[in-house]
Amino acid sequence: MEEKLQDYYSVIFEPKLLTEIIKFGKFTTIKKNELLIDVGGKITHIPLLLNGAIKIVREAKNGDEIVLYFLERGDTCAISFVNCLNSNLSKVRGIAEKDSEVIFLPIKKLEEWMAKYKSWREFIIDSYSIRLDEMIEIIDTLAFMKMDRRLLKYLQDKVKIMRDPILSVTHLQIALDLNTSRVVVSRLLKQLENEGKIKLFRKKIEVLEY
DNA sequence: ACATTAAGTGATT
DNA sequence: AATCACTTAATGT
Repeated sequence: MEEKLQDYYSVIFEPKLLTEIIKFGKFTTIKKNELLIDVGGKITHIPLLLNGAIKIVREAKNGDEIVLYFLERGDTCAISFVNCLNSNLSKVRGIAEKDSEVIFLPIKKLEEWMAKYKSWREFIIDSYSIRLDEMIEIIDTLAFMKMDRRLLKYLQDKVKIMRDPILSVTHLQIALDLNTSRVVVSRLLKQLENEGKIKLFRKKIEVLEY
């Protein structure tokens, strides 16, 4: 755990903070599709991603859900950190998109570190502002982009996250992530294939442009 | 061989 | 873009 932490975070965190993280953080391995945080769940720890990817999903009361964004190595859910300073309930769901390694940090410590470490303050503020930018982008995507462009963006984002141009996803899963119907996804995918942007296989999609 | 799941299609709203 | 009602294709048992 320590080496991995050094690898990604020694540049941004001061040494004293790193030792505290090692001391108080709980290192965990998470398998694909495992649930990290559920809607309404109390948050006592904030994850710091060492590697892998987490899918953040918003769920409506009627069960509709939509993918907001992905967390990658070096990311943390600053939204939930700030969120949990007020209420301790999560407004989103986090699912492992692939096998991931995470350090869980207790919220109490995080608050303490805010006062103690400049690098930690900067880290939280930075990731909060990055997240906010992403949220704006999501609003644009949802409000102004047609399904076909949303779909392409989804695929391209996923390729970046998975670091593999060949995605193992079914049309149905995509439809659920985008909150649309499978039929629509199938048709649009075919359209994208005809445009030469992707190649379709059974349970697999190769993204040619990203 | 049969059942199940993934994907394709036409028609309708 | 969504839904319906199929069809076809691939996979699992």
